Amino acid sequence: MDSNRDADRWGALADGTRLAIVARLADGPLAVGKLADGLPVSRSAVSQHLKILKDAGLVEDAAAGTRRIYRLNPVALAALRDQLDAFWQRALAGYADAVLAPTEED
Amino acid sequence: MDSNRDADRWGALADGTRLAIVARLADGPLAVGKLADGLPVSRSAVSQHLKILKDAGLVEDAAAGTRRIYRLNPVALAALRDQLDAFWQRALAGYADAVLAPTEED
DNA sequence: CAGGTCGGTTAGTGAATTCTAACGGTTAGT
DNA sequence: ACTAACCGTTAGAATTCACTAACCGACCTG
Repeated sequence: MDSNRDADRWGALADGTRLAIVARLADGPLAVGKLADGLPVSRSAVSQHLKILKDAGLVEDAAAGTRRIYRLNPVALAALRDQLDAFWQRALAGYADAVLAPTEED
Repeated sequence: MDSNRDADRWGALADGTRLAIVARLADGPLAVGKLADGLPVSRSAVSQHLKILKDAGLVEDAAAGTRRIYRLNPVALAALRDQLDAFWQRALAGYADAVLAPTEED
C-alpha cells in the first residue's frame, strides 16, 4: 500500500510548528532565520521541519547568497486538495446512498 | 493560537491506519468490525483511531442495534479542503510576486 | 435466564517524534 | 586573511504515539 507515503504528506502538515511554517510561507517566500524569528523554537528545529516539508515535496528551497529561501510548492498542495476533495465527494455520495437505501449489507 | 487545534485535524489524517479508515469510510458507512476486518490491526486499534477521528470531527457514529455505524463528516472534510485551498492560492500569489518583483524584503 | 456476538476502555510496552545544544561549512565584508 | 552572519547536521534526552491484551457492558437469540 502507498498509504504510508500519503500519510507522510499529511503528516507533514500534522505538526503545529510545521503548519505555522506553511502558513507563514503561504504569505510569501522566506529564509530560515526569518521563519525561526517568528516561531517559539530554535533555528535547528525549523531547519529540521523544513527538511521534512521538503522531503514531502511541499516546499522548495533556493540558495540566495548566504541565506536560503524557502517557498511552498502549489502543485503538492493541489494534490493534497484533490485527494481531500475525492474523499469529500465520495462521502457525500455515501450520505445520499444511506438516505435513499438504508439497508445494511452483511 | 489555535494552530494546535488545526494540527489535530491534520494529525487525524496523518496516520496510515487512520487514512485507510477514512478511505474505506469514503466508500460508505461501515461498522467497526468490518473496518477492522479489512485492516492489519485489531479492533481495539480501530476503535481508538475512530475515537480520534470522531474527536477531530471527521467522522460521526450512529448506534444500529448491537453494532455501531461510522461515516465521514463531509463538512469537516470541506473545512480542511478550504484551508488547503487558501494555502494553495496564497502560494500561487507568492509565486507570481516572486517572479514579478524578486526583491527581498527586510 | 444462559450463551454468544459486538463494541469501548484501560494498562502497559515498544517505537517514533520533537526539541535543544554544540559543531562544522559556506558566503560576504573589512 | 580575519571576522561575522547564516545555515545544515548530529547527538542525546524527554515527550508522544500506536499497538496488543484483557476486561466489562450492551444487545440479540434460544
